[in-house]
Amino acid sequence: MKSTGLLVDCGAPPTGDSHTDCHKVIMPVRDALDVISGKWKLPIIIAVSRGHNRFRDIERSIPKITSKVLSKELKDLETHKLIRRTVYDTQPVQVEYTLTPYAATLESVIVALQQWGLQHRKKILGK
Amino acid sequence: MKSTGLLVDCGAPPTGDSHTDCHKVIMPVRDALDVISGKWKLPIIIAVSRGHNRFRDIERSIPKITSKVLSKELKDLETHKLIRRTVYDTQPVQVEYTLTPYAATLESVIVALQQWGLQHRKKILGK
DNA sequence: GTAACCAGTTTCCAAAAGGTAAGTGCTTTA
DNA sequence: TAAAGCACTTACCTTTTGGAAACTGGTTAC
Repeated sequence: MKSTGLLVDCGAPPTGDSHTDCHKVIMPVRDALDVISGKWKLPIIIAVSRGHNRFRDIERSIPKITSKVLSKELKDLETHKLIRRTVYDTQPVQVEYTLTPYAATLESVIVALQQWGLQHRKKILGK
Repeated sequence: MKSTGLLVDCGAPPTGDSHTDCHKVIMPVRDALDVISGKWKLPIIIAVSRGHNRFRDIERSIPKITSKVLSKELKDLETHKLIRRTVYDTQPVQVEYTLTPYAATLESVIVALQQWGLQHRKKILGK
């Protein structure tokens, strides 16, 4: 999903619509998806929140991610103020990724997705 | 996000990892994202749940969606047993899209995303 | 002194997602 | 009888996403 700005342009709601509450749900959901959808963003946030704070550590903790993709996604997450990148002036330099307090607000989203994903897997495997 | 099967192959978790609980979160989240991520799936589910049941009606209720994309996404959602397509044997044929009971289980995910999206928009617009 | 680790970047490419525009076959409305 | 609506499909194209592999420039461990 392309992010032209920081929020989604949903256009004007159709006029004369008897279901305008529909847009009151769709618009915020699209704003949220714009930030967190895609294959890697939430997995990265989860990994960092679980104590994987170094680049190679995050990379190893997320199956099949490549360094190129990780590098790009970390930059996106920084732009959205969800992850902070700290460089320590050591020899050699150490780089640490941490969640911002703002990222903690995603907890309920992650929990909802985790629980739905768990029951979905059970359903598909034919519990 | 490509869906080769119905569930994500996350590979084996790294061995000797002190943060294995990380995978217990990442895997179900990726299973869930595999079904619902992308720009249109949740907006379509929301629209249908709000009483937009005909093709053109859904199309009009979601800003900027095109009939090509809507057609494709509806098929995906049918495959995932989230939407049911019913054809009425009238002249001309009427087609109705409804949510399956299973789709109702996504309610908590939608609510979590809606609320996060709402506060995110407020934050970005500099409340 | 060479192999390995760190934190990435670069290049090249394929696949997936999404947009534009037009068209199809049917029916209903003005 | 022409215009418009319904439920789509098709062809073509651009953008986005993702993957493989090599490489950089440093440091540390053996």
